[in-house]
Amino acid sequence: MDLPFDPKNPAFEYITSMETAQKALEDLSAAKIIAVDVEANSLDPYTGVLLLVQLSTEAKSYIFDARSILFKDLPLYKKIMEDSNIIKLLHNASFDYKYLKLHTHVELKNIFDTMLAEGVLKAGLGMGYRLKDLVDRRIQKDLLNKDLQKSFIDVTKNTKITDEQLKYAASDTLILFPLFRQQIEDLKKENLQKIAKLEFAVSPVVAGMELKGVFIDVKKWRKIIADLGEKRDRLAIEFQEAIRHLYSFSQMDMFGGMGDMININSQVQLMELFNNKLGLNIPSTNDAILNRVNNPIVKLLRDYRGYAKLVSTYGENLLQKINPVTGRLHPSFLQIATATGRFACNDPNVQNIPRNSKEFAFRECFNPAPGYKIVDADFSNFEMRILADFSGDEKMINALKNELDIHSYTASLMFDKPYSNDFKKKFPELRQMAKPIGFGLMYGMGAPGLVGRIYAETGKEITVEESDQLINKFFQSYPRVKSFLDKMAKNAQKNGWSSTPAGRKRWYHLPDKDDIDYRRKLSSIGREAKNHPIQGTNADAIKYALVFAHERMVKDKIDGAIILTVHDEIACEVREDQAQDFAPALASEMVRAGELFLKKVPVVSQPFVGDVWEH
DNA sequence: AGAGGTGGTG
DNA sequence: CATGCACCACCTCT
Repeated sequence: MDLPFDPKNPAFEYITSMETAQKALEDLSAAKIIAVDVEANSLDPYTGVLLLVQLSTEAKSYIFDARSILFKDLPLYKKIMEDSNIIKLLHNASFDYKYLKLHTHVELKNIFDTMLAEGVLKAGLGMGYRLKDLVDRRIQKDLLNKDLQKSFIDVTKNTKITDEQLKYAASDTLILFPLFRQQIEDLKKENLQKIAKLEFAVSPVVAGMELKGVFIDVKKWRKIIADLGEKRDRLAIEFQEAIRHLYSFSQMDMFGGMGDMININSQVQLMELFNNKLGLNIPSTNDAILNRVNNPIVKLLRDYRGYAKLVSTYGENLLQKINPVTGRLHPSFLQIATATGRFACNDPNVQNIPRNSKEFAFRECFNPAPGYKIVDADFSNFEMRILADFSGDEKMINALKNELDIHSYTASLMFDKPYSNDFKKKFPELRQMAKPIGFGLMYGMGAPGLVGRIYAETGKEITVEESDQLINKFFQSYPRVKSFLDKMAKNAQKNGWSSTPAGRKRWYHLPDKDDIDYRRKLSSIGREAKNHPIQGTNADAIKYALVFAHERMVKDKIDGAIILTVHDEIACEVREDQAQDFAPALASEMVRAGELFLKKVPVVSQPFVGDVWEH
């Protein structure tokens, strides 16, 4: 394909004086589309130095040396960056957005992000979305050389930028134009413009959320993990004591202390212990298996693991991620890491911090800054509402319309008992059975899976046949739910993709007919496709809600920021005196987002105000 | 370094 | 036929 530039010799101008900067900006202000990229010496905008800001037309890249250019003295710079009529073309815009906001005090407007675009175009296919991946796939293999990317780590305030580095910086923006033209066509062809626009609108909100970060009470956190660590250590010793007699040798250190018999964390050694020494005959050591084994050693291991998990995953490692400049955690919210459209999160992952319990309350350590409150809202039973709405099942819709307790109502239908407001009290065990069925079937669960779920939930051991009958009962109660889910599975198995009503698509690798795993892979696609419109619509709604909530904050002049999102939840930090008013506003913006997709079932969002995360 | 097992969340 | 969706972090083992 024809490239608009020679990658060995890209057209660029290196700008180090205010006079040439002004001239460059005048040239740029005539462009309809500007590619934007920055080079910095760190991934962290708080500790890093902004080195280069590349602003490019399709013909030429203007490379501003941010160490000598004072952007604040160039009003045209801010005007261009915040001009909604000029498209800003970026790859992974949220990274550049953060640097530009923090170091040059502009907020990019009208973003087209080639990384996000690729994400919506290739969801589910397991492809990389790095710039190099896109260029390799779409333009030419190995055209883009990213070796120089790391070279900027060593650049400081006074280091000279090499010609090679400038060529690299220029190429990174110039290459975005051909990618953009291809993706625009692909987005049209797949009818994904609307979802791409949504993702582009979410990107600055994510950048803002990542910049703001979240406060964590370190002392309180350390107290929790110290307590859990002690419990873990005691259980480890007890475990070794309990198995000592099974081992012929007894290790002793030089002071007479008893050594460990096995490495308690080694799955291989545990299997040897359980199957060869104890004759338990178990296929694996995961908790779903171990919880059915009545054995004191197994019990010790399960308890140990509970604490060991918490200490290792949520211990000191997490605190090390506190930013030295802000004193807060700044997790990354990954906008397109999942096949369904949901966010993922890392460094640290705050989407799997354990729920508060009597024994430990990690989420209570997430607090607002002094003078602020946490304002949080989440969708109630949202996925169940989506299922009811999309399937059109009358009984499920009416139950939700009438605000019945949905799991009690399901149990009343399945087990032929009258529904009442105190059903939960009168038939707790029936409700307990119905709950995992409702959730499980949304994910395409089968009878054997349900046996395990019911056991974990209720401690009741049922047969696969009984499980099968329960599933049938559920589907007889909600017949349209079954036909809806089956249709989703069938379509995906035929077409190789599924979509949410908002238009978000997910692709599947359809297996060849002669594939050894043909049936297994096809079943898997069926289950994924049953779940996709449900989980994906939840994701669509929360992404709209993030944009709406952010706009609302600006409109209502709220002193605050969005700090977290966890799938069906948005948490904000808001100045004390505004928190009570903003809480219902946040909930209503979430409802407005949800109502874009649910037409037959009400959307409910529950707001909370407090000094800790979680209510 | 990468795979596999395990387990935390929605 | 195989048998629950979506993730990320930590651990061991190769």
